[in-house]
Amino acid sequence: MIPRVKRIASSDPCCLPPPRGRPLRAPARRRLVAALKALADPTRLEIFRAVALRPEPVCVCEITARFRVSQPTISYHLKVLRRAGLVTVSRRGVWAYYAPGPGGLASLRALLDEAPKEASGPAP
Amino acid sequence: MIPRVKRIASSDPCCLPPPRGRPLRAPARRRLVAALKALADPTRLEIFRAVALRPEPVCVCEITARFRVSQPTISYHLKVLRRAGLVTVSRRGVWAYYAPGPGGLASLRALLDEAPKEASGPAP
DNA sequence: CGAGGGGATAGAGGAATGTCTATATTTTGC
DNA sequence: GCAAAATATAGACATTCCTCTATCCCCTCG
Repeated sequence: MIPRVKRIASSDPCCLPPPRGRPLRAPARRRLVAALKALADPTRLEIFRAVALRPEPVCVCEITARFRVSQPTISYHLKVLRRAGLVTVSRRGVWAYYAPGPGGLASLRALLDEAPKEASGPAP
Repeated sequence: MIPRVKRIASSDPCCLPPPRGRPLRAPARRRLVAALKALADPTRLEIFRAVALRPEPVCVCEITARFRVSQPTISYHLKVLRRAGLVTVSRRGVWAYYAPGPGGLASLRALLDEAPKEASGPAP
Protein backbone atom coordinates (compact mmCIF):
# COMPACT_ATOMS: atom_id res chain seq x y z
CA MET A 1 0.00 0.00 0.00
CA ILE A 2 1.02 3.57 -0.37
CA PRO A 3 3.11 4.42 2.68
CA ARG A 4 1.05 6.51 5.03
CA VAL A 5 3.41 6.04 7.95
CA LYS A 6 7.07 6.64 7.37
CA ARG A 7 8.19 3.69 9.34
CA ILE A 8 10.63 2.24 6.86
CA ALA A 9 13.04 4.22 4.76
CA SER A 10 11.32 7.53 5.03
CA SER A 11 13.57 8.99 2.39
CA ASP A 12 12.90 6.03 0.08
CA PRO A 13 9.20 5.80 -0.69
CA CYS A 14 8.16 2.75 -2.57
CA CYS A 15 6.34 4.41 -5.40
CA LEU A 16 6.83 7.95 -6.56
CA PRO A 17 5.37 8.16 -10.06
CA PRO A 18 1.60 8.39 -10.22
CA PRO A 19 -0.42 5.68 -11.92
CA ARG A 20 -0.62 6.12 -15.66
CA GLY A 21 -2.54 3.18 -17.06
CA ARG A 22 -6.27 3.41 -16.63
CA PRO A 23 -8.36 0.27 -16.35
CA LEU A 24 -10.39 -0.75 -19.37
CA ARG A 25 -14.10 -0.18 -19.36
CA ALA A 26 -16.13 -3.19 -18.40
CA PRO A 27 -17.47 -4.08 -21.88
CA ALA A 28 -14.08 -3.76 -23.55
CA ARG A 29 -12.47 -5.78 -20.81
CA ARG A 30 -15.14 -8.45 -21.06
CA ARG A 31 -14.67 -8.81 -24.80
CA LEU A 32 -10.92 -8.95 -24.51
CA VAL A 33 -10.96 -11.48 -21.69
CA ALA A 34 -13.43 -13.62 -23.63
CA ALA A 35 -11.16 -13.64 -26.67
CA LEU A 36 -8.08 -14.41 -24.57
CA LYS A 37 -9.86 -17.17 -22.68
CA ALA A 38 -11.13 -18.68 -25.91
CA LEU A 39 -7.61 -18.88 -27.31
CA ALA A 40 -6.00 -19.98 -24.05
CA ASP A 41 -6.47 -23.68 -24.67
CA PRO A 42 -4.13 -25.76 -26.85
CA THR A 43 -6.88 -27.52 -28.78
CA ARG A 44 -8.92 -24.37 -29.26
CA LEU A 45 -5.88 -22.40 -30.33
CA GLU A 46 -5.12 -24.93 -33.05
CA ILE A 47 -8.74 -25.07 -34.14
CA PHE A 48 -8.76 -21.31 -34.42
CA ARG A 49 -5.57 -21.30 -36.43
CA ALA A 50 -6.92 -23.98 -38.73
CA VAL A 51 -9.90 -21.73 -39.39
CA ALA A 52 -8.14 -18.38 -39.46
CA LEU A 53 -5.28 -19.38 -41.73
CA ARG A 54 -7.57 -20.44 -44.54
CA PRO A 55 -9.18 -18.22 -47.13
CA GLU A 56 -12.16 -20.56 -47.40
CA PRO A 57 -14.46 -21.62 -44.60
CA VAL A 58 -13.44 -24.90 -43.03
CA CYS A 59 -15.77 -27.85 -42.69
CA VAL A 60 -16.26 -29.19 -39.19
CA CYS A 61 -15.73 -32.70 -40.45
CA GLU A 62 -12.23 -31.73 -41.40
CA ILE A 63 -11.53 -30.36 -37.96
CA THR A 64 -12.83 -33.41 -36.20
CA ALA A 65 -10.68 -35.53 -38.48
CA ARG A 66 -7.57 -33.58 -37.63
CA PHE A 67 -7.77 -33.66 -33.84
CA ARG A 68 -7.70 -36.46 -31.37
CA VAL A 69 -10.55 -35.31 -29.18
CA SER A 70 -14.09 -36.52 -29.68
CA GLN A 71 -16.60 -34.83 -31.96
CA PRO A 72 -18.68 -33.33 -29.10
CA THR A 73 -15.52 -31.84 -27.66
CA ILE A 74 -14.75 -30.19 -31.00
CA SER A 75 -18.29 -28.90 -31.08
CA TYR A 76 -17.89 -27.48 -27.59
CA HIS A 77 -14.66 -25.72 -28.50
CA LEU A 78 -16.23 -24.28 -31.63
CA LYS A 79 -19.06 -22.91 -29.52
CA VAL A 80 -16.59 -21.18 -27.21
CA LEU A 81 -14.79 -19.63 -30.17
CA ARG A 82 -18.14 -18.62 -31.65
CA ARG A 83 -19.33 -16.91 -28.48
CA ALA A 84 -16.08 -14.98 -28.32
CA GLY A 85 -16.75 -13.72 -31.84
CA LEU A 86 -13.58 -15.33 -33.13
CA VAL A 87 -15.32 -17.53 -35.68
CA THR A 88 -18.65 -17.62 -37.46
CA VAL A 89 -20.60 -20.59 -38.73
CA SER A 90 -22.59 -21.11 -41.91
CA ARG A 91 -24.40 -24.26 -42.89
CA ARG A 92 -24.43 -25.91 -46.28
CA GLY A 93 -26.76 -28.83 -46.30
CA VAL A 94 -25.61 -31.27 -43.67
CA TRP A 95 -22.27 -29.66 -43.18
CA ALA A 96 -21.19 -26.71 -41.10
CA TYR A 97 -18.43 -24.37 -42.19
CA TYR A 98 -16.45 -22.10 -39.92
CA ALA A 99 -14.74 -18.89 -40.94
CA PRO A 100 -12.87 -16.14 -39.05
CA GLY A 101 -15.28 -13.93 -37.14
CA PRO A 102 -15.44 -10.18 -36.66
CA GLY A 103 -14.68 -9.84 -32.97
CA GLY A 104 -11.93 -10.41 -30.54
CA LEU A 105 -8.74 -10.12 -32.49
CA ALA A 106 -9.15 -6.37 -32.82
CA SER A 107 -9.12 -5.87 -29.06
CA LEU A 108 -6.15 -8.19 -28.87
CA ARG A 109 -4.30 -6.02 -31.36
CA ALA A 110 -5.19 -2.95 -29.34
CA LEU A 111 -3.78 -4.56 -26.22
CA LEU A 112 -0.50 -5.25 -27.98
CA ASP A 113 -0.34 -1.81 -29.54
CA GLU A 114 -0.63 -0.02 -26.23
CA ALA A 115 2.15 -2.11 -24.72
CA PRO A 116 5.77 -1.18 -25.41
CA LYS A 117 7.52 -3.26 -28.02
CA GLU A 118 10.18 -4.52 -25.67
CA ALA A 119 10.99 -4.46 -22.01
CA SER A 120 11.38 -0.86 -20.94
CA GLY A 121 14.23 0.78 -19.16
CA PRO A 122 15.91 -0.76 -16.13
CA ALA A 123 15.02 0.07 -12.57
CA PRO A 124 16.66 3.16 -11.10
CA MET B 1 -20.42 -12.17 -47.14
CA ILE B 2 -18.47 -15.33 -46.99
CA PRO B 3 -16.55 -15.64 -50.23
CA ARG B 4 -17.17 -18.59 -52.51
CA VAL B 5 -18.21 -21.57 -50.65
CA LYS B 6 -17.95 -24.65 -52.73
CA ARG B 7 -21.09 -26.04 -54.19
CA ILE B 8 -21.89 -28.99 -52.10
CA ALA B 9 -23.74 -31.74 -53.82
CA SER B 10 -25.09 -34.31 -51.49
CA SER B 11 -22.72 -37.02 -52.49
CA ASP B 12 -19.73 -34.71 -52.70
CA PRO B 13 -17.11 -34.73 -50.03
CA CYS B 14 -17.67 -31.98 -47.54
CA CYS B 15 -14.25 -30.44 -47.85
CA LEU B 16 -12.26 -30.30 -51.04
CA PRO B 17 -9.36 -27.95 -50.32
CA PRO B 18 -6.52 -29.60 -48.49
CA PRO B 19 -5.48 -28.42 -45.04
CA ARG B 20 -3.12 -25.49 -45.15
CA GLY B 21 -2.43 -24.37 -41.61
CA ARG B 22 0.07 -26.51 -39.85
CA PRO B 23 -0.02 -26.86 -36.10
CA LEU B 24 2.50 -25.00 -33.98
CA ARG B 25 5.36 -26.87 -32.47
CA ALA B 26 4.83 -27.95 -28.92
CA PRO B 27 7.18 -25.45 -27.23
CA ALA B 28 5.84 -22.50 -29.18
CA ARG B 29 2.29 -23.56 -28.48
CA ARG B 30 3.02 -23.99 -24.81
CA ARG B 31 4.50 -20.53 -24.52
CA LEU B 32 1.65 -18.94 -26.41
CA VAL B 33 -1.02 -20.73 -24.41
CA ALA B 34 0.72 -19.77 -21.18
CA ALA B 35 0.73 -16.11 -22.17
CA LEU B 36 -2.90 -16.23 -23.28
CA LYS B 37 -3.98 -18.00 -20.12
CA ALA B 38 -2.09 -15.52 -17.97
CA LEU B 39 -3.90 -12.62 -19.58
CA ALA B 40 -7.29 -14.33 -19.70
CA ASP B 41 -8.40 -13.15 -16.29
CA PRO B 42 -9.89 -9.71 -15.64
CA THR B 43 -7.78 -8.95 -12.59
CA ARG B 44 -4.59 -10.26 -14.13
CA LEU B 45 -5.21 -8.39 -17.35
CA GLU B 46 -5.51 -5.11 -15.47
CA ILE B 47 -2.46 -5.87 -13.37
CA PHE B 48 -0.48 -6.56 -16.52
CA ARG B 49 -1.68 -3.35 -18.12
CA ALA B 50 -0.78 -1.39 -15.01
CA VAL B 51 2.73 -2.80 -15.29
CA ALA B 52 3.13 -2.72 -19.06
CA LEU B 53 1.84 0.80 -19.61
CA ARG B 54 4.47 2.34 -17.39
CA PRO B 55 8.01 3.23 -18.26
CA GLU B 56 9.15 2.62 -14.69
CA PRO B 57 8.79 -0.58 -12.70
CA VAL B 58 5.67 -0.64 -10.54
CA CYS B 59 5.71 -1.30 -6.83
CA VAL B 60 3.54 -4.17 -5.63
CA CYS B 61 2.19 -1.98 -2.86
CA GLU B 62 0.68 0.25 -5.49
CA ILE B 63 -0.99 -2.66 -7.22
CA THR B 64 -2.46 -4.05 -4.05
CA ALA B 65 -3.79 -0.59 -3.27
CA ARG B 66 -5.52 -0.32 -6.60
CA PHE B 67 -7.42 -3.61 -6.65
CA ARG B 68 -10.12 -5.00 -4.44
CA VAL B 69 -8.70 -8.47 -4.03
CA SER B 70 -6.50 -9.41 -1.10
CA GLN B 71 -2.74 -9.07 -1.08
CA PRO B 72 -2.06 -12.83 -1.38
CA THR B 73 -4.32 -12.92 -4.42
CA ILE B 74 -2.32 -10.13 -6.04
CA SER B 75 0.83 -12.05 -5.23
CA TYR B 76 -0.61 -15.16 -6.83
CA HIS B 77 -1.56 -13.30 -10.00
CA LEU B 78 1.88 -11.73 -10.22
CA LYS B 79 3.38 -15.19 -9.98
CA VAL B 80 1.26 -16.40 -12.89
CA LEU B 81 2.31 -13.41 -14.99
CA ARG B 82 5.91 -14.00 -14.00
CA ARG B 83 5.86 -17.66 -15.00
CA ALA B 84 4.42 -16.71 -18.37
CA GLY B 85 7.36 -14.37 -18.88
CA LEU B 86 5.07 -11.36 -19.13
CA VAL B 87 6.60 -9.51 -16.20
CA THR B 88 9.83 -9.57 -14.25
CA VAL B 89 10.47 -8.68 -10.64
CA SER B 90 13.29 -6.80 -8.93
CA ARG B 91 13.55 -6.07 -5.27
CA ARG B 92 14.66 -2.91 -3.57
CA GLY B 93 14.70 -3.18 0.15
CA VAL B 94 11.37 -4.40 1.36
CA TRP B 95 9.60 -3.56 -1.83
CA ALA B 96 9.17 -5.51 -5.04
CA TYR B 97 8.97 -3.82 -8.41
CA TYR B 98 7.45 -5.36 -11.50
CA ALA B 99 8.32 -4.47 -15.08
CA PRO B 100 7.28 -5.85 -18.48
CA GLY B 101 9.04 -9.11 -19.23
CA PRO B 102 10.67 -10.42 -22.38
CA GLY B 103 8.40 -13.35 -23.20
CA GLY B 104 4.89 -13.96 -24.26
CA LEU B 105 3.88 -10.84 -26.08
CA ALA B 106 6.14 -11.69 -29.00
CA SER B 107 4.36 -14.97 -29.66
CA LEU B 108 1.06 -13.17 -29.30
CA ARG B 109 2.13 -10.72 -31.97
CA ALA B 110 3.14 -13.60 -34.20
CA LEU B 111 -0.28 -15.17 -33.78
CA LEU B 112 -1.96 -11.96 -34.85
CA ASP B 113 0.42 -11.40 -37.73
CA GLU B 114 -0.30 -14.77 -39.29
CA ALA B 115 -4.04 -14.20 -39.12
CA PRO B 116 -5.59 -12.28 -41.99
CA LYS B 117 -6.38 -8.68 -41.24
CA GLU B 118 -10.06 -8.89 -42.13
CA ALA B 119 -10.46 -11.51 -39.48
CA SER B 120 -9.72 -8.96 -36.82
CA GLY B 121 -11.81 -6.01 -37.85
CA PRO B 122 -14.50 -4.95 -35.41
CA ALA B 123 -18.10 -5.00 -36.51
CA PRO B 124 -18.67 -1.70 -38.34
C1' DC C 1 -41.47 -41.87 -45.34
C1' DG C 2 -37.81 -44.07 -43.19
C1' DA C 3 -32.84 -44.65 -42.80
C1' DG C 4 -28.46 -42.72 -42.26
C1' DG C 5 -25.19 -39.41 -41.12
C1' DG C 6 -23.23 -34.70 -39.65
C1' DG C 7 -23.33 -31.84 -35.95
C1' DA C 8 -25.19 -29.88 -31.54
C1' DT C 9 -26.81 -30.63 -26.77
C1' DA C 10 -27.15 -32.84 -22.05
C1' DG C 11 -25.22 -34.61 -18.10
C1' DA C 12 -21.36 -36.37 -15.40
C1' DG C 13 -16.85 -36.58 -13.50
C1' DG C 14 -12.26 -35.17 -12.57
C1' DA C 15 -8.75 -31.57 -13.04
C1' DA C 16 -7.54 -26.81 -12.90
C1' DT C 17 -8.40 -22.11 -11.28
C1' DG C 18 -9.26 -17.96 -8.26
C1' DT C 19 -10.11 -16.45 -3.87
C1' DC C 20 -9.68 -16.34 0.98
C1' DT C 21 -7.31 -16.72 5.89
C1' DA C 22 -3.27 -17.92 8.31
C1' DT C 23 1.57 -18.20 8.39
C1' DA C 24 6.42 -17.77 6.74
C1' DT C 25 10.24 -14.96 5.00
C1' DT C 26 13.00 -11.05 4.47
C1' DT C 27 14.38 -6.45 5.39
C1' DT C 28 14.71 -2.18 8.08
C1' DG C 29 14.45 1.06 12.16
C1' DC C 30 15.28 1.51 16.86
C1' DG D 1 18.32 -8.30 18.81
C1' DC D 2 13.50 -7.29 18.25
C1' DA D 3 9.42 -5.55 16.36
C1' DA D 4 7.11 -4.04 12.34
C1' DA D 5 6.12 -3.93 7.58
C1' DA D 6 6.05 -5.76 2.56
C1' DT D 7 5.64 -9.96 -0.12
C1' DA D 8 5.40 -14.73 -0.65
C1' DT D 9 3.74 -19.33 0.48
C1' DA D 10 0.50 -22.92 2.30
C1' DG D 11 -3.87 -24.94 2.68
C1' DA D 12 -8.80 -24.83 2.08
C1' DC D 13 -12.85 -24.29 -0.51
C1' DA D 14 -16.04 -23.11 -4.15
C1' DT D 15 -16.32 -22.52 -9.03
C1' DT D 16 -15.14 -23.06 -13.66
C1' DC D 17 -13.30 -25.85 -17.34
C1' DC D 18 -12.37 -29.84 -20.45
C1' DT D 19 -13.44 -34.18 -21.64
C1' DC D 20 -16.22 -38.12 -22.25
C1' DT D 21 -20.65 -41.05 -23.43
C1' DA D 22 -25.37 -40.94 -24.71
C1' DT D 23 -28.81 -38.70 -27.11
C1' DC D 24 -31.29 -35.37 -30.03
C1' DC D 25 -32.06 -32.55 -34.21
C1' DC D 26 -32.13 -31.80 -38.92
C1' DC D 27 -30.96 -32.56 -43.58
C1' DT D 28 -30.62 -35.54 -47.68
C1' DC D 29 -31.38 -39.57 -50.27
C1' DG D 30 -33.42 -43.98 -51.58
